[in-house]
Amino acid sequence: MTTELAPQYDPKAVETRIYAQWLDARAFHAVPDDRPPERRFSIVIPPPNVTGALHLGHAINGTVQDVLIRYHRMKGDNTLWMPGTDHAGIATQAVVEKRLFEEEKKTRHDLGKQGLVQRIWQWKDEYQTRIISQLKLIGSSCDWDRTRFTLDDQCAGAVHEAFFKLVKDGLIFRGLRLVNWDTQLQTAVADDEIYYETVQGQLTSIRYPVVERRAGEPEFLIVATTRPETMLGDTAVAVHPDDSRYNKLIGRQVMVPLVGRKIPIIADGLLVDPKFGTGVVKVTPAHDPSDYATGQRHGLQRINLLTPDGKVNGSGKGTFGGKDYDYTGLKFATAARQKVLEDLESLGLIVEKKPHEHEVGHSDRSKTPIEPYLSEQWFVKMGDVKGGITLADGRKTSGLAQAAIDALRDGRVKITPERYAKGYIDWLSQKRDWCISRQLWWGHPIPVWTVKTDRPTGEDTRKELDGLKQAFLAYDIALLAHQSNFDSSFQIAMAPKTSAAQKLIAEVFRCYRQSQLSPEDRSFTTWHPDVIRLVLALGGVGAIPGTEVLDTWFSSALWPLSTMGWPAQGTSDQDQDQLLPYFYPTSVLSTAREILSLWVARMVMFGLYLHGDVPFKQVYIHAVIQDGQGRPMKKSLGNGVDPVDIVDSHGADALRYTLASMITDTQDIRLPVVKDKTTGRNTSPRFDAGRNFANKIWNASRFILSNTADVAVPTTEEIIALIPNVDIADRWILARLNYTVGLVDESINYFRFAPLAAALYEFLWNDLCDWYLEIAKNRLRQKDRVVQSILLYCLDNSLRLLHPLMPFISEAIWEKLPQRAGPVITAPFPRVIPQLAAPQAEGQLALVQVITRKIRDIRNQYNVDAKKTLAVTLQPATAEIQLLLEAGRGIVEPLSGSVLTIAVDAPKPADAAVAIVPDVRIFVAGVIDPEVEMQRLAKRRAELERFIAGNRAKLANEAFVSKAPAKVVEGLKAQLAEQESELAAIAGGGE
RNA sequence: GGGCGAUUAGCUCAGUUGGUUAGAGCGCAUGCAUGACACGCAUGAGGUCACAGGUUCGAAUCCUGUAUCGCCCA
Repeated sequence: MTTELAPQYDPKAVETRIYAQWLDARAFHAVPDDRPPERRFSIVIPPPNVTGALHLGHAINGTVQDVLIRYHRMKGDNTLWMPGTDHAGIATQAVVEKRLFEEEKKTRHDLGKQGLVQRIWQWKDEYQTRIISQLKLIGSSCDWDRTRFTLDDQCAGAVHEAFFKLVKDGLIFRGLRLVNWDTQLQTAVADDEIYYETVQGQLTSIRYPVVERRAGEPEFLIVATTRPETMLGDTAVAVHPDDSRYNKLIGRQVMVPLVGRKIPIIADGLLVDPKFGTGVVKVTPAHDPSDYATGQRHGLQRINLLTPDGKVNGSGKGTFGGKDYDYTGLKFATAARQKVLEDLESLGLIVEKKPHEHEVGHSDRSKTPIEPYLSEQWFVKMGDVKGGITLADGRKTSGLAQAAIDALRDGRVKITPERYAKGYIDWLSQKRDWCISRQLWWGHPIPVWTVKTDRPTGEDTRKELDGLKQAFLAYDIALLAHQSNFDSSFQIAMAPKTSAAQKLIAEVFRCYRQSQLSPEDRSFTTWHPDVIRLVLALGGVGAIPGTEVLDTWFSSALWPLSTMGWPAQGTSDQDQDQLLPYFYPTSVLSTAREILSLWVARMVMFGLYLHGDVPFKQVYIHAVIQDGQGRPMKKSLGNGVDPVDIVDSHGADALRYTLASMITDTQDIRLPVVKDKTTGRNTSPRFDAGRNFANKIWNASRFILSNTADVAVPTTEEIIALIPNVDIADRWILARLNYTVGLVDESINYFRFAPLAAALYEFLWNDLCDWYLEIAKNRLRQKDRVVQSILLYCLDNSLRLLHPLMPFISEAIWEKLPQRAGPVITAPFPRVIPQLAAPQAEGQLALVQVITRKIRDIRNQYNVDAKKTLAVTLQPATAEIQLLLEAGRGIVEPLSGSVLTIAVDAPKPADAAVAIVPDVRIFVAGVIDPEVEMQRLAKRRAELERFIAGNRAKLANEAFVSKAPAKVVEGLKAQLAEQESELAAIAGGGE
């Protein structure tokens, strides 16, 4: 008996080699073939941000997706896992800028656009490589040949196409809106990129003189504010319409101190809470969201005070009380605030200053306070539009958001767990327009050029524009022109009419995107001649490329389409061109809940609008990992666990198994985090469970393989043929295996990953190792062919069952199996075999197990030496039971270290310890210690008396007996009878 | 402020449509170098199922309320 396997599983010795083998075999690569749609399975990965390395959340999602992918691959489906990464616009630019400053004390302006963008590409290359290698380390079986990046040329093509179509359908517009402005990065940021911090501020009460005051009227209205500097932009003060203190003043005016502007006193019941403060509120529509809304309601003037870098612009000055005040150039929320307060103070206009705690929004990227900022931005119209819109499949719908709501409502998209559907619907139902422009350097340039006209718009410019459109037909480009609402200019988008034109436009934007040259400097030397021609033509008519980029989520929303090659239509023989019709819609999207609206909803929307079908049929929302105290894992808390460290210390399979075992239906997973004493890295003792399980699998396999040399792995047919010749243990383990196959199928199909891990564990550890291997040992010494065959059959099937969750160890052991045909990664997944079910054998073995345990218990209670063989008498209640016990003799004797005497009328040995199970009395001779035995029995007796009393009470209850189902009542009666008989036996000392 | 979730053994969690004595892993206790494994084996101890009401013959499970913690959206 030679064994090639080491006594401990060493993941490091196999993982790299096995992953390389899978790659060599091209086992992850999916190619469209003639399998029907129901035999195809595809997933697009939620592209990790190239901002940084992967964390445990990614490892969870990677495990979930890989389990699904490997399972379906083994099931025989044509299976594609599409990998890739996200350029993560603002986040990536911010980390690169931060590092630039930390390491070189330089800002982006020192490098210029071209220089910075080059740095970011370097960063991207570095992190994309790292992210992909991390995904490989945890075993992800992605189709790496198809790896995409949201900023690569193929994705850019999808972005342009989508943008053109939206413009053409009137679903993109430019608007002046209040946006969240990051004054350091100088860009608009999305709501989700803001976090709130409680700041100790000050509530200042300021006097505003009433204009043309009449007798009996107050000289001043007093307003309270935490942001006194914004008063420079006040365009009204508001009071509650029902507030008797002020409602006579409605329609009159106050003067804003310092700037000397006369502004109206308006009535607004929404903005003003008469009980808060003085009941008078200053209104600054350009600098506060609720003031902005008030301004909309009352048609107020909006005065922007801010420069993009957070200073006061030229509007921040005026004359008051014959004196000039000028705040231009001061930092808005700091220096200007200070100066405003000083000036008010010297004018005696401050009534009160008191400390005030309030929430201030900060940019998640630059960590600086957010300013509401009135600016022109691009938007996608989410709401209903007049006449509705037409989706790509020809269906009509009222608007983009509505299309995505309908898809969920009518079940084309399902969300698991279902409770998350509400959040998706609620968010979409707001139908808030989506701000898609960002004033960044890293991202997809907004594919729009601006043509300025010197004249007021009118017939002349109309003609000019028509000329322009004519000129571009020569390039097979249609121009979509929109007249600006804000100045004398047109915004034009170029819609390619042919694929050559499409390539040409894509190339233009590629040059901008990669900043091989900045568009400003106009040195085209390295550009393709066609590109130069087009850019010159645009320049010839005075068209200027925009400098803004698109919100990252715009390209993310296209991910299932762009990765599959959209807008290609599957018309060519090219492999890439065939993907979309073959694998779209994808089967499952697995992701975290916080991007359900920002990402998932938008993908559905674009999928329907641009391609006429949902991007995925099923959305699985996985739980979020937290530390042992229920806090999210955060860099700043230092409580994160690096999955690579766990692969290093415990192995990838241990990581995957442990994570899966924690994925229950709840929304959070707690993982106690500790510092590893030797490495100093964060880890968790929980991962030991996975490592121990892997080791158990390894050793069980080692044992089986070393005892089955020269035996072939039987087929299922051979095993079924063997059934008439097997004993109860054989029958039992086959039934357990078969049952486990069903559980595994069900668990994976319903995204129940903890039950999946538990099913594998229970079969392999509890059933196979603890019982069947121990039972088999004697028979193996006699080279029993039946037991050898069954062991190999169990091993073969176990490895297949394990593979989706624990791919490395299953493949490593599979290699050692005789007569295997190819690797386990492509082996067929086990199926439930009705002939293997054996409920009777399961019941029989349960009795054998409980008797074994009772004898072991007595052994332990009496401290019997392990080597001592005990004489045990079993007294079955019936002759049938006696036969059954005889069949189990070969199991009970070796496993309990006993020699059995089995007979219905066997006498009770003298001085025997007693145990009673249903239908069998057990006497263990020669160990009795009256004292200990008394205690054992007294304890059991007390228990029994309690149970019996409870059950008798229930059965005596007329209502229970008449209303409860007969099955329950019968069950209870049987149980009571057993309990009473056991009690009687104990009372009688087992006689 | 709105929505969602959690609260079960010392810790981390299961517990399918209400039904016989609420389970697992880790930890703990006792014993064990046993021809796969000490990353192991055997056995055991440990629970008023957050709290208060209600529905029901019967509640960890359903309903109402309270408390604590967390997440998402404003």
